[in-house]
Amino acid sequence: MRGAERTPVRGVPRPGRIRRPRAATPRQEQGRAEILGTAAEFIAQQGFHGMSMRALAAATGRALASLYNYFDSKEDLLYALQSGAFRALLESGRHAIDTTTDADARLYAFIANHVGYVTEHRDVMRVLVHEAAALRPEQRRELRRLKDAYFAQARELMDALYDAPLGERERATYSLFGMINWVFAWYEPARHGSPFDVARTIHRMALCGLRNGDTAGAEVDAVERALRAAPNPSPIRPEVEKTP
Amino acid sequence: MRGAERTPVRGVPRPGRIRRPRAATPRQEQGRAEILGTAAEFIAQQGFHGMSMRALAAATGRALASLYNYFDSKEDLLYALQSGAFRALLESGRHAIDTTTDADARLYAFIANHVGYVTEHRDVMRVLVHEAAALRPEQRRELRRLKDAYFAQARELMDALYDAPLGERERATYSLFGMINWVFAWYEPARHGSPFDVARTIHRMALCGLRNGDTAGAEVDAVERALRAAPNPSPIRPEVEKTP
DNA sequence: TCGAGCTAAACGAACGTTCGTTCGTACGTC
DNA sequence: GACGTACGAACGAACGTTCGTTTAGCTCGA
Repeated sequence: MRGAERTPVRGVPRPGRIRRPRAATPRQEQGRAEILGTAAEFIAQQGFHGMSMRALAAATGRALASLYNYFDSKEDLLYALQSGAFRALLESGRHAIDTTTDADARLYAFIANHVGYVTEHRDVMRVLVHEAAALRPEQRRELRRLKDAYFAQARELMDALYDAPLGERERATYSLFGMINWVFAWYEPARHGSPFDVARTIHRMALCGLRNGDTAGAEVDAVERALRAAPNPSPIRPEVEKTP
Repeated sequence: MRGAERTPVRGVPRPGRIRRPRAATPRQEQGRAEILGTAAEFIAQQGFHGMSMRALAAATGRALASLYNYFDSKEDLLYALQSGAFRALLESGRHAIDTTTDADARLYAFIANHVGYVTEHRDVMRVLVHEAAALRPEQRRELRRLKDAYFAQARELMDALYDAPLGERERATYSLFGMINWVFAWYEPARHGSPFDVARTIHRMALCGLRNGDTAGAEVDAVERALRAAPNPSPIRPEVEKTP
């Protein structure tokens, strides 16, 4: 018996309890949105477990206990944040795609919409990437559902463009997501052009992923052989000097 | 005065104190490596603040206090993990690049090395992406230094290949990092081919990012105008139904 | 125009638990 | 005897959550 106690919850909520119906008045909704926005900043910086309800309450000008008028629990708050963001992405993506029928342009619309979202709501994007393992299974299932639906959008667009082998298309689509998601980690408007410039670069690279591989030459094959022969030498490699 | 107290540390170490010289015997080094490996799993799943020293001790078969024979603090442990991983990446990348002189093949070597590292040390990669804001400024500075050095490797390789405008090359290089970093989020050996297959796909897409944009047609321009006119409709969008 | 009655929201205080860290000590190996 | 490592116990702080009560904003009959 080690590692032990799954879900070592701290505050010990009372066991059986009927919770607030949450009538969703405009007041409620505005309060929830404000709290969620601030929570996104905290979680983006310190991670979910690094954000304390006390700090969140202070930052939103409320007392600690007041937060529980808006969300049942810290976990509930995270779920609301993530599912709301995915729903927004999904819906705006769907809308963007519908602005044209040209296959190339539809892919561009999807990319530009996503990049726009990332640049406008950077903190939220950081939270989405963190892949909350702190949620209950049903909540995680719902998030997975949303994520899959969003991924399916992209895959359909990619599939409509070329008929490369399945594996190749999948790798290219995942790589496309890598590019558009990673934008949150580096993009600065003053240095890297407009979000549309970013979208155009990514669009071009994504299209290339669908062409059957023809660029690989003999040198590339040689490199692969060399790397296969001598795999990564060190797993973590001890640090050399310590910070004082 | 709100938001208040930066760094609300919990354990309050004694203020001035000379710490262990840490002679780095083989015994020590092995213990540190084992603890770091387990810590990577925990942090990857629950985040840095979500991992407790007690759980880490239990998982490595040690008593809680024993961990402090290997690391000065939890923070020190995170720093050792991150800096060690970056150093390993940097070194293996340098080695991989040196296996050839062909510009194309050198880029491929860099990509394949990174993808190989990600697939072999997935948990460590998750930790690196989490971008530890929990560290002290000097530690963060050192990590930034390592990260920049690694990025510079890639940029040199990209610059050697084409002479697209600076902005375009930068966006393409960052997007390349998006692709190779994101691998940790989706790659499954049984479904997505070998790491080298992944590397080849990404290599091809990266090369395309360096070609001056010529694919953009009138339809793409029209889409951009449409998106500019009607920006993202909703920031977070409230969830519709609740999980029971 | 009023004020009684209701409800949602805010609040301070406290709960029990878990946190990171340190202490003093005991066990082994040179 | 000295040193490196292991350990149980304890410290104070911070955690998420709940409680009972007070406040603010509304409806509605008089």
